[in-house]
Amino acid sequence: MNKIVQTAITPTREEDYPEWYQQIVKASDLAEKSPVRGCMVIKPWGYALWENMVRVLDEMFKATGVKNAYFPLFIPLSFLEKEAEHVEGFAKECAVVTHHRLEKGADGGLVPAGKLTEPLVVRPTSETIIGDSFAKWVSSYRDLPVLINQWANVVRWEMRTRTFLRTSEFLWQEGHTAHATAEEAMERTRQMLGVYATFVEEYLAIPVIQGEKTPSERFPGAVDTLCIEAMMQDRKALQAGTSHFLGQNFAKSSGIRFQSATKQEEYAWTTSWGASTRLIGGLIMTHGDDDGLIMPPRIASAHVVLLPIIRKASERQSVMEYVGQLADALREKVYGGRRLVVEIDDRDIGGARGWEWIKKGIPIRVEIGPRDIAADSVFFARRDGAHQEKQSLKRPDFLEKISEILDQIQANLFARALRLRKDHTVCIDDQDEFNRFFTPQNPEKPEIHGGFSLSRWCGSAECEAETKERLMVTIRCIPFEKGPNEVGPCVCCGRPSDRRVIFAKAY
RNA sequence: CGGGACAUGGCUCAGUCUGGUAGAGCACAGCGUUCGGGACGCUGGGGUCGCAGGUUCAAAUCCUGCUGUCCCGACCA
Repeated sequence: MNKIVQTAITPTREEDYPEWYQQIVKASDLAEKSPVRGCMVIKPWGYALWENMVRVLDEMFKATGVKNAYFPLFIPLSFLEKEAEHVEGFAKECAVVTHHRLEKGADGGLVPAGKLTEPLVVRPTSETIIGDSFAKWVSSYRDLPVLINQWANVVRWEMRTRTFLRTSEFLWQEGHTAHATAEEAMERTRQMLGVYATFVEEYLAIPVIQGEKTPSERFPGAVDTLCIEAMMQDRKALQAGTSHFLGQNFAKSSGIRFQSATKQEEYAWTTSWGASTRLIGGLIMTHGDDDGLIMPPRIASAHVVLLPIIRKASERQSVMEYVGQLADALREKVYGGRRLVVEIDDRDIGGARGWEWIKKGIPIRVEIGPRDIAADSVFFARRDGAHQEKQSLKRPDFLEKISEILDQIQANLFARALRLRKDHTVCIDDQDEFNRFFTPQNPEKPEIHGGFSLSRWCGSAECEAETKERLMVTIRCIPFEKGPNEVGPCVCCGRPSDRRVIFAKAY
């Protein structure tokens, strides 16, 4: 009977990280598999998290002058064909609509009928169709800049999917802007990357490194791609947001032209930038532990769960009344720009009830029983602490300190994640050491190993490709923040270089 | 798209080798006892064994094909 379970999630991160990820998604009630290949059902607990992300990001975008709009899900094939690199980049993963009607087939089933004259591509991204609109909207430099964002779903027919990290359909926002000068467009590209970095660090409590992609890792059709990279607990890198300077590539293919102040006809300079439901995957892999998810308070689906302890039926009414009043008082409080979200769970399912909320990652669990009511105090546990660590506060003190406690959790999660990244970020100059760093002890079932290596790179695509081929390690970014600039050998070919880049295995 | 593993109730799995009418634990529903860290008893509901063929008196079990899932690659947010 004494089944001793040490962790709520099996296996642990250490035992089998990919499997732990699958299990935590299930146990935390964020999402589940759908009948559709590669697509997920985002459940209310997960969607609330997304809604919070949307709300905060949307405000941040608007604060920079961006306005929302919506463009079609379907993109004419001919649009996609306009930009050569773009086609090449996305052609392999496009879902294509070819018919517009279903008819009864011979075997009683439905078969597509009514072939379209031009196939429609389900948007993998919207540069081309938004470019078409921009071309109509822009005729003079006075029309610029155009600053647009859309919240949408996109489809990329992936070969291998992982819930939240890579699904065939996902939710995201894509910002698209057009400017009169390259400088202004480049500035916007950087600005939006900064928005992502601020959002991910301050709300998701995920430390990121801002940098520039190498040419081989650029968005198809971009002149320059900027990104934020985060380290997950298995020490692999996750790209958490990207911002692209598209030069005049899409302006030329879509015909976004304007007359300048000096009466010259010029092509506009465009940018695009996006962040997706993948951020939820990043949040899970940054903060989750072997007991389940841990949600940073500022983005959490809910902040507090109240768990009434009812020993006798006769106590029920008084306990529930007290709990209801505490909930009301908490809901008056504003934290991180929104009112506290409080759940009350009075199900009679024993200790399993508390564990469910641990797995769901709610920041604070409160137990309210007759003893607490008698003392007018609140007995609570923080999700960022050990599950048996609980403290008691007088109710007025709890109400007064709740924001402070949530802030502590938020700060603690960020500090922990930053610590992990620091502990596994190294400067490697020697090639043998580099190889050892990225080679698992057990190649059959690789253990958690490696991390971020700040190593010199000569700048050649060959060295990049060779490293990827040999070790499955790629250059995640060329960080904006320059390290020590002394010249030394490229970690791959030995040619001199003063540029350190982040090498890592990636999602 | 290559290489491997797997597919039996909501979940985890047994049963497959050796063919003979579908099982367990957990979860779920009802009742009672419980409740401050993964409760217990009784009762009950729920599965055309991934799909399609084939062999056979008889298929979860043997054979063929397909589909899906997971892991490892290639590709990508």
